[in-house]
Amino acid sequence: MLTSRTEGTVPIKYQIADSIRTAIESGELQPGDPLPTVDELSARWRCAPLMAREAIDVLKGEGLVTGGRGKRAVVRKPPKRIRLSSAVTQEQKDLVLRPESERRKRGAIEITSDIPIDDTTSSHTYSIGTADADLAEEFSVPVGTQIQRRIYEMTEREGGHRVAFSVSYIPLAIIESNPDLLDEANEPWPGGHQHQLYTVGIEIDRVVRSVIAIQPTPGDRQKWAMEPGVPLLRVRSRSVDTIGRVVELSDAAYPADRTEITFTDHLERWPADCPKYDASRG
Amino acid sequence: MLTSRTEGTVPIKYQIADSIRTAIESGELQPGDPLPTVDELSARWRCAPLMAREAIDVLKGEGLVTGGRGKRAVVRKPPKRIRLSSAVTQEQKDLVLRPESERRKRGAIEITSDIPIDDTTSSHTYSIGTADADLAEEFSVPVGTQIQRRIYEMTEREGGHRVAFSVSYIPLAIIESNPDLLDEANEPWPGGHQHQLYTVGIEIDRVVRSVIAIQPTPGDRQKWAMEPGVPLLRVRSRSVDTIGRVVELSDAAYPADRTEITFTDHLERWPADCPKYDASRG
DNA sequence: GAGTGGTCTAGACCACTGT
DNA sequence: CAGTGGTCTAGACCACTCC
Repeated sequence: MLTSRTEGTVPIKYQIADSIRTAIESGELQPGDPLPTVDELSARWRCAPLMAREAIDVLKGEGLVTGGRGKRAVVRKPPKRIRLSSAVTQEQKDLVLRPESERRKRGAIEITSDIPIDDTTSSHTYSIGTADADLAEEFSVPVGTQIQRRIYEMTEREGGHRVAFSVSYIPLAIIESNPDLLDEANEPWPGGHQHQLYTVGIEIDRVVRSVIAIQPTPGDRQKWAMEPGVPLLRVRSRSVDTIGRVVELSDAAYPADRTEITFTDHLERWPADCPKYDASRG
Repeated sequence: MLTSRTEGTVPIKYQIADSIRTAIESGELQPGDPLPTVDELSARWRCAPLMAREAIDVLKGEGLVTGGRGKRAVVRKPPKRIRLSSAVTQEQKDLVLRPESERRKRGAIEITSDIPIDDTTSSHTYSIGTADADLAEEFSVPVGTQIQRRIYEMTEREGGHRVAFSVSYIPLAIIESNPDLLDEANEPWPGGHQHQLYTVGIEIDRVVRSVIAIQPTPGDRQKWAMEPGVPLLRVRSRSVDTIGRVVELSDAAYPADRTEITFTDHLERWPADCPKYDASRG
């Protein structure tokens, strides 16, 4: 027998979830506050405990609430996002023409993070593979073309969770004229890929980036120690040289609750003799 | 009594979800294919139907599977993302100095979408409000300062779901010298905000954008007709004038399964007399 | 109307947290 | 240890789709 629900239209789990969400949004429940227990909710709404639990599950899926076994569910603190700026690319380019001592001071990949650098471990993996359909299209080369791949991963020393990750590709044909670039012993290369390309006479004219957001796979979530309900930002950067070739491509990922990515578009200035606005002419 | 589970470590719902996910990733289950029914799964895994359903719920939360009441759950087709390019800002700037007839041809906000323009409705809402803490900080003005607000929304004619949405702000003090800009009858202004600002003698030097991804609220999901497991991309754009003031700010949102945002960073060229690489010196 | 998924109950047992 | 959340069963009824 069903209980004496007067209204059967909106499932009770969503009614419960909505009421808690409203309490959070109105500030009645502050970040860090514990939610009512499953038993309290099921008593208050006169439903089975399972339905109260599912209501809390809904909120966890929305990223509003965290909790674990045995611990009370609590309102999640609004995420602090670290600003990543695309301006570092220009800084890296400026660095290319500086002496090696200066280049060595900077890491291969510029990631600012909350975690002190001493508490992290970085790994660089170098390998040579072949272009799949995706890479072949990006580089305008045939499928199967040889491509250098570098994987960069930074993890917390304690817990081993990722704090940074990227994969970078350069077609072998572009850099094989400098044998030093093919020797794994030289990894990580000081000055990054812009300096690598400089050694074979290539200057980067622009970087084209595309940003998407996806739901992480369970594997992703585990590697990054991400909570449910947090998307993953994926950024693909293509370095284009002065003759318009894509000479390097990198894929990076960032947990969306810790990251804000900023881009600046500089616009061309109007000519000095540009007309002033005349209201009568529009 | 519990069934004869030999392994109790991984909850059965995740075991079921993992096995289906593997089948999807390996191509054994193709996009559009129906999943096994709840009854089939519960029989195969010797568990209660509820657990099989929860396994499918997990996959829906990950955005891998769609389904509805009475319909079989099916593997979701990989999303087609529309590329939005930040280059339209330069195009809009170029348009500012063109005659009004030309400016009228272009919409106030450039959004390319799959949906034919005849099947959509656009609404422009104009109002004057005051700066909250967030806007006050962005514009470097006191809280409470008067600010013009324009809300742009594009919806499908059938179904009424959002296809595009943005809110744009301009401090009143910046534009009050041109009374035409304060008259709602002139909305939407042909040529967009860059032309509006041009009429009061302001030229935009650059646009600074920040991108974050969030999990949509149920309200968002309903307005955009988004499926569970799809994040929302939020882009805040700040138009900065030639003397470094933020003169306009806009917040836009895009469902992440339909959107890829591209940005281009043009780098400064090295001087013509820049040194060539010398391997012996590094 | 048969098939199927969505909601719901009323329990049970297990795992973890904190006192 | 009690409290709490997480998993799970074995049913029931309802809503929707497709034939």
